Amino acid sequence: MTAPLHQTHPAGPGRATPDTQQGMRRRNLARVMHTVSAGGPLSRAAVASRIGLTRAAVSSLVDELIRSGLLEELGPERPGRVGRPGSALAVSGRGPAGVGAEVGVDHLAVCAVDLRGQVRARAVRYGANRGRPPEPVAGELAGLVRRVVAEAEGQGLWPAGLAVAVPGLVARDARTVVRAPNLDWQDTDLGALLPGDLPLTVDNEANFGALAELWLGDGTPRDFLHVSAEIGIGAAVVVDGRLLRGTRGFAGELGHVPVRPDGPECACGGRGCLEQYAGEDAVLRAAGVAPGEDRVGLLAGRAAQGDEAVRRALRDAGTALGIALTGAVNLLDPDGVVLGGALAGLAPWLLPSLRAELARRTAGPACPVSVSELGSEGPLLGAAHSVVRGVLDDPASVAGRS
Amino acid sequence: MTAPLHQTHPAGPGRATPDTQQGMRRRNLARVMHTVSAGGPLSRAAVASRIGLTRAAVSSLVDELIRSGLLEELGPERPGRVGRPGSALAVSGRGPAGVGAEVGVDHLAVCAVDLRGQVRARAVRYGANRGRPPEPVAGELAGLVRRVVAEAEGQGLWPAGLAVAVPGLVARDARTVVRAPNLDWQDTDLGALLPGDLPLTVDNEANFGALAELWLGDGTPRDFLHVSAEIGIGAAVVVDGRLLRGTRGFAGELGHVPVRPDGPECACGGRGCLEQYAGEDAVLRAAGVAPGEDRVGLLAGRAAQGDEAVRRALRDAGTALGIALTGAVNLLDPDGVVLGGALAGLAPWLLPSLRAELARRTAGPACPVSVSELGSEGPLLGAAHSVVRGVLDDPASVAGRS
DNA sequence: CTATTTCGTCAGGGCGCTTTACAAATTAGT
DNA sequence: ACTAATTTGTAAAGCGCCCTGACGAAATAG
Repeated sequence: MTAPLHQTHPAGPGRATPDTQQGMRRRNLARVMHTVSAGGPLSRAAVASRIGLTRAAVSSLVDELIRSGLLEELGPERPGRVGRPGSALAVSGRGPAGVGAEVGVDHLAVCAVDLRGQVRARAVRYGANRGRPPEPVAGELAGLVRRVVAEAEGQGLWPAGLAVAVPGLVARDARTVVRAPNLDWQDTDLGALLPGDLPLTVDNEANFGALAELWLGDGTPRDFLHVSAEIGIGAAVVVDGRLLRGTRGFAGELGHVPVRPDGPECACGGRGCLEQYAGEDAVLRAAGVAPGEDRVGLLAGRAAQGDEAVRRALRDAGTALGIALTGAVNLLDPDGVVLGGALAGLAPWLLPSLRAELARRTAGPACPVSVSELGSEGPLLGAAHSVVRGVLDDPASVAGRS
Repeated sequence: MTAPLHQTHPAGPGRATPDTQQGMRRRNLARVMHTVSAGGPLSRAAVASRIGLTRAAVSSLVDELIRSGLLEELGPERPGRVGRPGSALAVSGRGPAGVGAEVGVDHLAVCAVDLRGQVRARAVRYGANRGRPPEPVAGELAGLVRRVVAEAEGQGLWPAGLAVAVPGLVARDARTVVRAPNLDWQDTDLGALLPGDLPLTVDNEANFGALAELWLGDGTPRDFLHVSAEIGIGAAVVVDGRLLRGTRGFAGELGHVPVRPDGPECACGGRGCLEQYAGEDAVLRAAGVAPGEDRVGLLAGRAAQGDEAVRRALRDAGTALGIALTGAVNLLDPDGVVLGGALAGLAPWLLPSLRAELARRTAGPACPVSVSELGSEGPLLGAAHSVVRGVLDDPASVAGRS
C-alpha cells in the first residue's frame, strides 16, 4: 500500500510507473468520490457535468462505488426544474471510517470519522503520560482504539486505517517516533506496539493539525502556514493543499529561526532563536509564572485577569513571532497564517503585536493572520480525516472489503 | 494551451478534468520522451522495461513520436550481450527547439536549445538597458530572436516557444513585468511588445536560474534553495523538482527576511532586512567602493588582490546570509542551498562565513551549501530549457507540427 | 551449425470511455 | 387533461489503448 496522496508531492511526468487503464479507472472513481463528497447530494448527471465525463461513464463508476458501500442512493431529488429528477447520491455513512488517535502529554484520545466527515465515536482518557514508557501508553491507546472501533462497527462502519498524532518528530516511515521530548520517547517504533490489523500512519500532531485546518477550516486557503506551539514552536507549511515535509521530514522548525542573532543561546546551538522569546519556557519565565500543569490555561487566565507581567510577556512573544513570520512569509508568500494549538488560546494577547510587527515589516498589504477554529481538537480530527482522505483519494484501495 | 507542468503544482485527485484514454496516451508519450531523454540511446525494449509498459505498447508510442519528429532511430545497437540487438532511439536533434531570451541590465541574449539540451544558436547584444523604455528593448530583443530562430531553422529545427527571463517581478500571467527596478519598468506587458507567433512565457531570471540548476546542475537535488543576487536578493524554492511561486508569485523574497530586527531601515518598511547587510549597495558601501558598472567584477577583483575592506564586507555579508538562510533551512529542510547569479562569483569570500554561521546555528549536520556551475548563463539556459521541458512533458502538444 | 536469447511486430482480446438511442419522469403550454 | 419539451439514467455498439501470446529476425554460445 502506498502512502496517501496528500502526504507527499506526486512525482512528475517522468516517473517510472506507467499509465494503464486500471489507473484511469481508479482516478475516475476518486474523482467521483471527491465530487460527491464536496458537492453534497448530487445526481449522476450533475457529477458527470462537473467532472467532464459522460453520464454513462459516471453511471458505471457510481454503480461500482455503491456496490463497494462508498456511495449511497438517497432517492429521487425534489425537482424545481423541468425534466426527470435525478437520483440523489451521497457519500455513505455506513462504509469505511477513519480512526484517529492522539497521544497527548496528559491525555489519550481516539475517534472515528465516517466518509461524510462526521465524528461517529470517540473515547478520551486523561492521565499524565510524561515520562511513561511507550509500551503501557501504546497498550492503553490500543484499548481505546478497540472501544472506538467496536462502537463504530455497531453503527455499520468498518475501520479503514488508524492514524496516530504524537507530540514529536516522526521518521518518514510514518511509524517510528524519532524524538518526543515531552514524553521522553526516543526511536520508538509505534508500529510494533500497536495492533497490526489496521493500516497505521504516525505523524506529528502539528502536521495533523495543519491538515485538519486545511480540510475542515472555514475559508482556509490552500497555501498557508499553520503555526502551533506545544513545547517547541512548529510551523506546518501547506503548499497548494499539500504538506511540505522537507527532505528529512524536519520542515517547519519555526522555533529555531533566528530572531535576534546575538540573543540568548539555544539548545540547538544557535543564538536568539524564536523559541528563546516565544517558547513556552521563555514566556513562563518572562511572565514570572512557575512551570506546572496546564500552563497554557494558567497564562490565559492571568492575562484575562489583567496581569500586566503576563500580558507583556505575551506581547513580546507576539512580536518575536511576528519577526520570525516576516521571514517565513517573505520566503513563501502564503495566502495566510493560521495560529493553532496552544497559540490559539493565547491569541487575544499575541495577535496585536504579532500583526503589528508583520505589517510594519511588509511593503503592501500584510499577510492575514487568523486563529484556528478547531482548538485542541485539530490534531485528532486531522488524523482521523487523513484516513478518510486516503479512501476518497483512492476508493479502489478499499473496494474489495465490505 | 495550459502552462507547462513544471511551473505549478498539479491539482490533486479531486480536480475537474477527467481521465480519458487520450490523456493516458499523452502521459505515456511523455514518459517515453523523458526516459529516452534521460537515459541516452535506448532500445524500445529498454524503454519498456524502464517505464513498465510492454514492448508492444512502447513500439506504438515510439512510432508516433518518430512520425512527429521528436525521436530518431539511430540504427542497430552494438551488442555485447546475447540476443538480437535493439534499435537505438534518441531524442531528435532536428525537431522542436526552445528559444530562451534574457533581458539583462547591460545586455540582451537569446539562444535556441534542441530537445537534446544542446545550444544550437545564440546571439548577444551588449548595451546598457537601465532606464530605457520597454518598447525599443523589446524591439531589439525581437530582432535577436528572429536571428536565432533563422539560424536554428537552418539546422532543421523549429521553435516551439519563447521564454524570456527578466530581472524583476513577473505577474502570474507570465507576460506582464510588474516591476523591474533595474530597468525602471513597471506593469509592462511584454506579450504585447514581442512577436505573437510563438507561445510566450515571461519569468523572473532568478526562477529560470533555479530551474537551470535543477535541470542542468550536476548532482543538484530535487529539493533546494537557489539564492541569487542581482539587485535584490532572491531565493527560488524548489520542492520536489517544482518551483514554489507563492500565492501572488512573490515567494523567495529572501532579501527582506529580518536579520537584525533593530537594524537599519529598509525600503520595504522593515528594519534589518538581509538586503541591508548583503545587498549590493550595502556591500559596496561597506567595502568603500563607489557604485558603477560591473560592480560584481570589481568586488571580486579587489577581494582577489587582498583588499581587506572588501574582504571584510563580503565576510559580513556571508554572515548575514548565513543567518537568513538558517531561518529558511529550518523552515524548509531542503537537501541543499545553491549560490547562483552574482553570488557565485563572490562565493570564495562569502562561503566561509556563511557556512560557519549556518553550521553554528544548526543542531546536527548543517545543510550543504554549494555554488552554481552555470555562472551567469543560468537564467538564459533555464528559459530555453523550460520550453524544451514543456515539450518533453507533453509531446502531444507539438505533435501536429513538423 | 544449432540452440538460446533478445528484439520488434502482429493479431486477438479485455477494459474503459464515448456515441447513440430510448424509456422514464417531470414541467410548460394549450 | 393532454401534448410537447426537457432532463435523467441505462443499454448497445464503437473506438482507443494497452496486454497477451506468438512469430520472425538477429545476435551469441557451444
